[in-house]
Amino acid sequence: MTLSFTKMKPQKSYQHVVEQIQTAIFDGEIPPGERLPSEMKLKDMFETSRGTVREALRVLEHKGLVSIRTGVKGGARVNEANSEAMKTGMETLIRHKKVSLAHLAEFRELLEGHAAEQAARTAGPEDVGRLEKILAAIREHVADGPDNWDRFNRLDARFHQTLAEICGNPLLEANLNTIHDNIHAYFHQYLPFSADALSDDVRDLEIILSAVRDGDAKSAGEAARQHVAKFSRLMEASMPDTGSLRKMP
Amino acid sequence: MTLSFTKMKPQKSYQHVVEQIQTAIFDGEIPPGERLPSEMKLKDMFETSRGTVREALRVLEHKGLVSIRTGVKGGARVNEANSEAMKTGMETLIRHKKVSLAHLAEFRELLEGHAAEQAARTAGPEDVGRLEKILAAIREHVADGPDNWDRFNRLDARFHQTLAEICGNPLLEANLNTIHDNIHAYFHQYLPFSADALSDDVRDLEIILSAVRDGDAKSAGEAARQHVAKFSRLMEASMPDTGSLRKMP
DNA sequence: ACCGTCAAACTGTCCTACAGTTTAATCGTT
DNA sequence: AACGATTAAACTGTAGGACAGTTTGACGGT
Repeated sequence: MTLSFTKMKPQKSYQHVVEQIQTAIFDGEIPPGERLPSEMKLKDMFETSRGTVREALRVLEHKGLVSIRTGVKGGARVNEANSEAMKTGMETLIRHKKVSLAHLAEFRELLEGHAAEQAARTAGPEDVGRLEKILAAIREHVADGPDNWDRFNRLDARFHQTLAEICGNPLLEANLNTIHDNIHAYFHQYLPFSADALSDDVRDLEIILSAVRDGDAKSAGEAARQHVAKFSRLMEASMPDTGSLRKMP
Repeated sequence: MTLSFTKMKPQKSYQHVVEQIQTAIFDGEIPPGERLPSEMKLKDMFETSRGTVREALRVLEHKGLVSIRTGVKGGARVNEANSEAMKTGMETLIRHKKVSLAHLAEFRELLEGHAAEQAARTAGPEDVGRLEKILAAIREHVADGPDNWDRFNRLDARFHQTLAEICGNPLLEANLNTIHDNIHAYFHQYLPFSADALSDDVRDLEIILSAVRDGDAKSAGEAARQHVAKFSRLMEASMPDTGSLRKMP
């Protein structure tokens, strides 16, 4: 028999609390929307101090599992499953490792291309309908007088997000959302907001959509990759320096 | 002018502390390995209470930015940049969203394939040398009497990790590590540990490595994808039920 | 030179107190 | 009866103090 002991490190007691609550959430014992007991009650249930409970809640909050509100009906509420933790985790990585825009773009191109391919394979008519509706909204917004970066960006994000959803892989979806959120800030900062860019974007989306409609995975992937690459190049061109990303606004 | 006010939510004071310390770390004002001031000193510097400081430190610890030790030379030390936060973030996602092994595998195939392609394009002779050394170790270990799942797995992980490193994209690297760590537990649980599987693995790695050596990106990618797909299928075949992942050990 | 022992500098935990915030009930006024 | 203002209650947020537990290094005895 091969012994494989592992280093003994005393578990801090707030960790017990985190793990038990976390497990209860994962197992669905406390469904989304439901309130956890108040800090006082938790303190009694775990037979610990309020401070310890609060440290545990803080961690759960930062994992995106609960949100905490003050006031009489306040306290910790279980959140819907989301990719908050991954998002902030990637953000930390980006800022700490000084990930360059080129790296972000490379990764995005890979995922976005795959997503488009996969979507082309699996999209049903109702999926195509959803995409068409969003694209129509974008078109209308651009024609109307496209004075609003933010709204445009939200719509564009919706399109890409829906594409990811259609693939049916939550990991892919979460990663794309995460990448998008993190790249978004730089769009805002570095992408010149011109009518040209907007209509260019619309044209690209049209190409992708029609490939998805035709179930042509290869073209869809290719179009998506080119689309991403084009806008990344545009951004890089207007960046001041080395390409290392700086502080978020 | 279009006003775009955003919801006013009072910032909790521990957040100020988190942000200031975090920024100092990102900006390199406190280099890796360095100690932060003690809780008492921080409390005085931020003019707040020790509880508040502790909540902030807890968050920073969970973001993987510092590690905290007790004792006289203890306290919070700044960590090397790592992908800890992404890893736990993805783990949370997997367990909360009930991501299936098939989804994990699809994602892994995509990344691993891309990594191999990219590595084939950029690998220099010394990179190839590193891979060869690892592969030799694996071969030796398998021939020697491959009685040790853990060691084998560590070596296999090293190979894939090095491949990712060679690509030079920290995002890709972190994501692959993360995926690998999260899939690893299931390897252990579901992959039958047979001499056949081991030598099969070695053969696959040899194919990948020789494609990388030749700079043949297409073959390298293809080989990596097939390799991942094969082992994923093997695992799925021996899984008891729906394929939804269960609790980690 | 090799043990213990001990003090010092820390984090870990617990307690108490009170301020701030939100909800709902209650009361007073029209 | 309807509606606005006041207040009570149930919470979280912050502060401060106390003591236990852990690690390190220094001191002392053998």
